[in-house]
Amino acid sequence: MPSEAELLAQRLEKRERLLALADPYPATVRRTHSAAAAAAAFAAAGEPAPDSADAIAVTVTGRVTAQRGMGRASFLDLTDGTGRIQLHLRSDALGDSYERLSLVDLGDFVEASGSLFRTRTGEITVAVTAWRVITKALRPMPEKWHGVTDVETRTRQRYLDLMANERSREIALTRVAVLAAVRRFFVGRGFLEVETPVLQEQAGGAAARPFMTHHNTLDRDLFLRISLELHLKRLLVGGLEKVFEIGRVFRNEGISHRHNPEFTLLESYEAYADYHDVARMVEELFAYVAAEVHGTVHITHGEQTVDLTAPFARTTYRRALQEHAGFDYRDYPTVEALRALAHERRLPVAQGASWATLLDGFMSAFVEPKLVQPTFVFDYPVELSPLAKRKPDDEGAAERFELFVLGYEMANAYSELNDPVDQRARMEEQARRLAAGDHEVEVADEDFLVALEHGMPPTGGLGVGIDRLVQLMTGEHSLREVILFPAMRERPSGEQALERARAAAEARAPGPTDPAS
RNA sequence: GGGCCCGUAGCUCAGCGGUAGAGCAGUGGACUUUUAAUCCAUCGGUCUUCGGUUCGAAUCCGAGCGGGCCUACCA
Repeated sequence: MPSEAELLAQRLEKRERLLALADPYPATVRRTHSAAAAAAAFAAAGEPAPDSADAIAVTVTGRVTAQRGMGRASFLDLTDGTGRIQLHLRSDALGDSYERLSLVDLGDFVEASGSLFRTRTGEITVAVTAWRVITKALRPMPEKWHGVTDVETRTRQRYLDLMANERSREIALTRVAVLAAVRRFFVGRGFLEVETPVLQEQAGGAAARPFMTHHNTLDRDLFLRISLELHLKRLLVGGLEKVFEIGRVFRNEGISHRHNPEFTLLESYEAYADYHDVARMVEELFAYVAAEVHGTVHITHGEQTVDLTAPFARTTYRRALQEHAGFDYRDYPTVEALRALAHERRLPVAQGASWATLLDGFMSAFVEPKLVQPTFVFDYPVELSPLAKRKPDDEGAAERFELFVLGYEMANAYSELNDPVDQRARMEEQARRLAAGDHEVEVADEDFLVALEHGMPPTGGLGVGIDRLVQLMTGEHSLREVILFPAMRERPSGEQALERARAAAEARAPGPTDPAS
C-alpha cells in the first residue's frame, strides 16, 4: 500500500470517529479573539492569573501547526491569520475530551476556549477548558522545519507555500498593499476607476500576439485583450477626463521568470495633460507606493539599493543609445545599415525586422540593463510609437517615455495621438510592416479610429506593469514569486507520460525492425 | 527558442554499479509548563517515464516529461 494512501486512510478513519462524536466541519464558529488580539488583551489587562476573577477568557480558532504531547498534558500551536497562539490541554481539566486529541493531526483546524496565562518559558497560552475540531484535514502539512522548498510544489500548490513560508505570505500581502496604494493614489487625484472589455473583436493597443477564444451563440472568434488603451481612450472621447483601469491582459508569448501570459496592467489617461505631466505623476506614484508599502523610498535588491526619490534621471532615446551603445541612429537611416551594425555587434535579429524593431533591439541589449536607478527615457522614434504624438520640433520622434528601474521597463507613457488622420496613416504603416513579416506591430482597429474622428482632447496616457511594480517593491527577482498562481505547463498523468515516451520512441525508430538483420 | 543543472518516502534531503537510507510527519508506548519538546519501538518507496549498456542500474548512456538558473523576445 503506497504511503500516501495510507496517510489518507488513517485520517479518513479519524474523520469517521470524529463524526460519531460531533460534526468535524461545523458551519458556525464563534471566535472571540484572533491570536494577536488575545495576546494584546492579555497584556492590556496586566496579565491576570487564569484562575482569578479578572482572567481573560477567550475562544480562539486556527490551524494546528505543532503538537507537543507530554502524556497527561499537551501543548498545541494554533496559527491564524494574525499569528500563532499556544494551547495547553490537561487531562484533569478536560476529562474525556482530552483523549480525543489523538484524533487531531497537524493541519486540522481547532476551536479552543479558556483563560490566558503565561508559561514559565514565557509563552502566552490558553488554558483550555473546552475545544473541538472545526475542520479535519485529510492530507499532511509540509514539514515543520524546512517547510516546502521545491519551487514547482510552491507554485502549483501555492496554499502549501503560504502555510509553510512566512516570506510567501509577506509577498502576497505586499501585492495587496501595492494595489490598494495605487488605487488610493489615482482616486485621490480625481481619476475614475473603470472597466473595459476583455473579449474583443480586435486585440490592439500594444504589439503582441493575442489569445483567441470563441463565442458559441454568435459563432464568432474573439480575442483576449493585450492592453487597455483603445477602450480607455474611447472614454476620453466620451468626455470622461481622468480614467484608470487595473486589469488583466493576455499575451500569447513564452513563460519565464520575467513573463507570464496573463499579467496585471495599470493604465491611466488624463485629458489636458502631456507626457511631461505624466512623468511628474509617475515619480509621485512610485514614491507614494514605496512609502505606503515600505515606509521608505529606498528599496534593496540584492547588492543594489534603488532610490525612488523624485526627480528621476531623465535622458532621451537618442542620447541613451549614443551613451551606452555608442552610435547615433541618425547615422543609420536604413534597415540595411542598421542590420549591418547589428551583425557587427553580434546582436541577433529577427527575420523581417523593420528599422524600428532593429533599433529597439539595440535599446534592449545595450541600454536597458544599465538603467538600474529610476530613469526616464524620452522621445522614442515615431516608428516604434504608433499611438503617440509626434514632437512638434522633431517629426521623427514621438512624445513618449519609458521608465526603467533595475533594467526593467516599469512604465510607458505618451502624449496620446489624437489626430485621426495621422493615426489612420500610422495604423496603415503598421499593417504594411505586418505584411512584410514584422510581428511586432499593432493591429488597426476601425472602431477606435471612428471614435478618434469624433475628437479626443489632448491627453497624457500611462501604462505600468503591476507585477513588475510588485517585484520592485518586494525586491523579488522572479515574477513568478509575486504572482500567486503563475502559468505552468500541464503536468501529464502517468498514462500521458507513458504515451508520450512511446510516441517519442516510435518517432526515433519508424517501422518494425528485424532483430536478425 | 538556446545553454547549464535538478527529479529518491507525504515534506526536507543522503546514497552515485552489488539486498533502498536519515530527520520530520504517521502508528504504538513513556512523560501534567513544552515550544524544531525528549526517549523507546515501528510503518512507509513502480528511486520522474521509456529504452539501452551490464551477470547486476536509483547510480552509467540516450530520449521523453516536469522544474530551476542563465540567455533571448515581449510589460
